[in-house]
Amino acid sequence: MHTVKEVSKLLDLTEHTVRFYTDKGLVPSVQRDKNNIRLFDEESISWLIGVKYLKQCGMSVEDIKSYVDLCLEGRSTIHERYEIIMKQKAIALTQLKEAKQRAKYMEEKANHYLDIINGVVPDDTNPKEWESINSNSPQKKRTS
Amino acid sequence: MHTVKEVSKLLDLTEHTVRFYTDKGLVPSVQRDKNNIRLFDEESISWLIGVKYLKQCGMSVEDIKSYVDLCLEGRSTIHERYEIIMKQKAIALTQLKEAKQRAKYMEEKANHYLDIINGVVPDDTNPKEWESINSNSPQKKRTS
DNA sequence: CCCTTGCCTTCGTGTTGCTCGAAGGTGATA
DNA sequence: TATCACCTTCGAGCAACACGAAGGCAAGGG
Repeated sequence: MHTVKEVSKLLDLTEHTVRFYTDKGLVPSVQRDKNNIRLFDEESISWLIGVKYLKQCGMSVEDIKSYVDLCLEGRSTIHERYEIIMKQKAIALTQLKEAKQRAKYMEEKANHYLDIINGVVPDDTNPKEWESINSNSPQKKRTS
Repeated sequence: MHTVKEVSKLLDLTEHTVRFYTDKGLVPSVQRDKNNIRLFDEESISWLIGVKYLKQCGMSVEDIKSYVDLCLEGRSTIHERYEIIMKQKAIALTQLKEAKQRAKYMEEKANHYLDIINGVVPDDTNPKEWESINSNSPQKKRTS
């Protein structure tokens, strides 16, 4: 059995957030002891992990709550739940692509700065800051 | 030259968000025409792409503003900017890992549901919903 | 010439999801 | 007994949009 503090560390959430989620009913298996303290067992932690991932997919707390309720209703809602997860899966894959782009962008940017620092790039005092970095817009030659 | 609507489509941001960012000074190169309409050239779009990525790394609008201002100050701030980007790069890499985990989780979940739907998994009416899915917590054998 | 369409503008309020701090209870240790 | 180190609830505050109202400008059609 684990306390709020423990699971917050384990899942890298703030204690506030963990309480917030449990209070909203997103972790149905969480119990209280005689002193009214939230106690998380392994199942609760599993729920919380799922909630965290769904949240990261961009689902609202309200929608996650609906999904959790569907889970609690049992087998009869299995198709509905499948559709939801398939949707979130698609979103997760899109996010994965974006994350790759983002990481690539930051790396190129860092390398660009490093080149300037090391004097590899000729003195570029007038800062066309964002030039020659992104692949999305056609490059424009500087006249100077 | 592009309007708010055009760049919002191009970068997959809402028009509200594009206006919000420009009004906050995150896109310094954006101009207005005689009718006070925001006009984005290629440079503005490049800025906006950078802003978008920094935002996705979790930087606050305020911090991005500070960074943009550093950019505008020119070469003298290059080391400071380099540090910032290195930090965001590290964050981006962490996000990439998380995105992979998330995508994997959703895929396993979807497959699990599919197994249930197809009757591959023996009738599991009592829903230990989150079991045998996540790799983070030690598995507990069901007694039933 | 006017009117509709469709874009743009500003402004001000609403929403979500935390985030923080206050105020206080419990229980083990010095 | 007192001081930790936890836990609790509650309520206010905040960032980053999201949205809608109200209105301006320009082009095209009747």
